Amino acid sequence: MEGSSQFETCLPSLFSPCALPPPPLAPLPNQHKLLQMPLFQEQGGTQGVMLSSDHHGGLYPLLLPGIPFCNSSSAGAGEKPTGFVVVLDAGEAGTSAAKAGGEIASTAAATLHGSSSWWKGSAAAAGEKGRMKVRRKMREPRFCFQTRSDVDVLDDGYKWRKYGQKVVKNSLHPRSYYRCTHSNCRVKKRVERLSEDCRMVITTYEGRHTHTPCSDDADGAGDHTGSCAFTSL
DNA sequence: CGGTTTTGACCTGCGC
DNA sequence: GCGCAGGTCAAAACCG
Repeated sequence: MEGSSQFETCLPSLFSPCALPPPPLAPLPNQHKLLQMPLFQEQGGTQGVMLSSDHHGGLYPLLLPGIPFCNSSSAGAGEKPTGFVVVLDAGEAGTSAAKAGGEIASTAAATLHGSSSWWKGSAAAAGEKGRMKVRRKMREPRFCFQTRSDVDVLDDGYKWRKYGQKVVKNSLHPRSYYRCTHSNCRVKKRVERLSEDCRMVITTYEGRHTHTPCSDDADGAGDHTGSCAFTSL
């Protein structure tokens, strides 16, 4: 897979600021931030290594049993999502990444570095409809991952509603913007395809779900925030 | 008829 | 200060 290798090549440059410290093996307190999560897709299963960081720059490798999504249509067709996951802290992890170079990097970095205004929607959604009057750099967890899929929207158990689509520079394919349809849940995700390989889908999640995937339509789900990998962010 | 998607306009941040 | 690019809004269209 050329796309995956390309992306992997970009990882060190993407995360050079946070990849330097030796990773102390330690349990992961809730307040620790997730910085990166290369995902290694083996045949028949998804497993990833999540590196988490505390506020002092230490990295904490974690083993993920799996990523809570699957491709509803392609999975049924026997095609599994392949690629890797990049988990970003909502801080300045993407700052240097945008300058890292490389097309994949630029794509991912654009996704990540799009953070220049990623918080706008949250601020606007939190406030009145008044065109983002209040601007505050609210920091929300986000991560992106690349998968090989024929469909844009991966079935991650949540229900998404598309609210925008934009043609981005240096990309042949438009970027789609989705929002979680659950009330009081402002999680967003962006979906775009690689220009080099239209089957490679880059999905970026922003925010934290306030509900469980299966209780998406059950409003009284409450906050079982520890029940899935997304909410664990 | 209600929910979702489409799409053009608008707004903001950033780079030059 | 200006232009560009990205992100969001909102009305209209579409669909089940």
